[in-house]
Amino acid sequence: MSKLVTKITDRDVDFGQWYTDVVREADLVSYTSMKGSMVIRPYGYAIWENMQSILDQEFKKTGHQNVQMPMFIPESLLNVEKEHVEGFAPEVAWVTHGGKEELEERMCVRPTSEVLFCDHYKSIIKSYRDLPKLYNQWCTIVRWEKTTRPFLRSREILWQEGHTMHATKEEAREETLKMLHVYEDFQRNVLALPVIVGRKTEKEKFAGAEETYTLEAMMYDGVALQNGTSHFFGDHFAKAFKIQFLDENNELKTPYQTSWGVTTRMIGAIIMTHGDNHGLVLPPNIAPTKVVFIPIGTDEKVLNKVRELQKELPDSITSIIDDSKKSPGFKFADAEVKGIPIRVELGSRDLENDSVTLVRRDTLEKITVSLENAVSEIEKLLPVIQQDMYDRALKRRDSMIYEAGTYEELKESSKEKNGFYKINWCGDTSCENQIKEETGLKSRCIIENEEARGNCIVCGKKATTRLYVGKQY
RNA sequence: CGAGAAGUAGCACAAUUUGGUAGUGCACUUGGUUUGGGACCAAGGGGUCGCAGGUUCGAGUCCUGUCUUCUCGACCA
Repeated sequence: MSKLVTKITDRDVDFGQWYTDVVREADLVSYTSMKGSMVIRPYGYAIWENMQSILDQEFKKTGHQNVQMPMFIPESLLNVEKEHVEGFAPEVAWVTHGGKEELEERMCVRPTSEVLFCDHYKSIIKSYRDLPKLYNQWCTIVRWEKTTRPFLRSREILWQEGHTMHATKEEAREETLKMLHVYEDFQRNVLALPVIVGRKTEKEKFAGAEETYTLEAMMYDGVALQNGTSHFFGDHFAKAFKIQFLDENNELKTPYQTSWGVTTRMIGAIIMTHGDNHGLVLPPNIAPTKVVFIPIGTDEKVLNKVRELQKELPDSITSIIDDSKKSPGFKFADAEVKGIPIRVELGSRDLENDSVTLVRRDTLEKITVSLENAVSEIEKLLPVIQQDMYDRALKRRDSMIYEAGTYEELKESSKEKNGFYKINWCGDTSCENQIKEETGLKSRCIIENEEARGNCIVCGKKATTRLYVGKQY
């Protein structure tokens, strides 16, 4: 031993560089020559596949069906709903040629698929018996972002978008919140992310939506990451697209619509919430590999025992044996940078003592257990790691939520420390804009379970709303 | 998109000031010895210096443009 090779920048020194280093060293993505387009490598994609399969089951359980829509949107179709076009026009990519021929009508690459779904729903919804329509698609979309970062903001985005149509407003509202809570449960219980869930302000809501709900996660550095949204559209799009159905009384009605989506940005959230200076730390419930066995030395007896232990693990606990020709120290470091929740070290010394060493990735704590109990200890330890990771993230987040009683306080404090600030607000967009301009803080979401008392910290008028504000990625 | 910085092997860098056609460490390959925190010895392979133009007898080095990355801002479900 041992020069400590420091390939990862200290996260308290330069958090941005730390993030880039972890993404690279953990083999999650690779840059390409195209700005904002990344290769998601097998280890990164395996995390996404786990997210996909868990969420997909939840979508199906709640009655949704998967479909696949076209990736191109003719300009005239995009233009049908006015607010929507205005919101997305600055960031769409256009296709103007087919081969050498210039197209009569240019097409954009979908930045989101509301209009495609509406166009389709128009042709299949005729009767109340056709409702609700509960569709979802897994696909990529394109948004021409100016600043890009792996997972957090890319031009090509891998995601899931649900689009539903309902006979009544109440039912559509219920759907919006139902899916919001599917996301919330997933992010809390599987990703160990203590997200704040709430409604966006008028200024921040989705282009064309009546209400937008968001999941706001706080990263290690106190900066917010919007980690999923669920929208209630009312009947704006349906009216614009002239979607109508006959109800039980033979009356012509307009249906109500929702959409909701999450992206691979969730991988970025995991990295920036749980990662440390050794690299990635994955919550057991999402880790592609939950346990790595590292045999020490070349003794056949050791290797056989390791294989035996692996066989005893239930299938649900995915594991690998690292029997490569690297030194043990290298393997330890590698398992750490990849964030594998439990490392099992076994050498002839352990074998003599009838013991084995378990190492928790989240705390790096070494635990010696008897060989006999190894498997049951691993089974017990995984949920403990999962819970501890959530608790630590929650504690850190709560320690960075502040109350700003006055505007001066908000300005001063936010200069010094990142985090979420709770404020009293009159509800006017102009005050929201002023905060953004003068402090760089944007509204995260409305705090729905707290009552506003006193006055708006900006204009001094009577406050109507409690609001989280903070910097965002 | 604006301001700043940077692009030399898979990664991190040196050589740029004073132009003379590339070097180090890690990684990689082969053989051997090793194995409880990123092993050691030996022999190898890999780059024409982000890309395009210009100046020059000669450009990694100087000039212009352009692309990409990072930081800050603007923009951004």
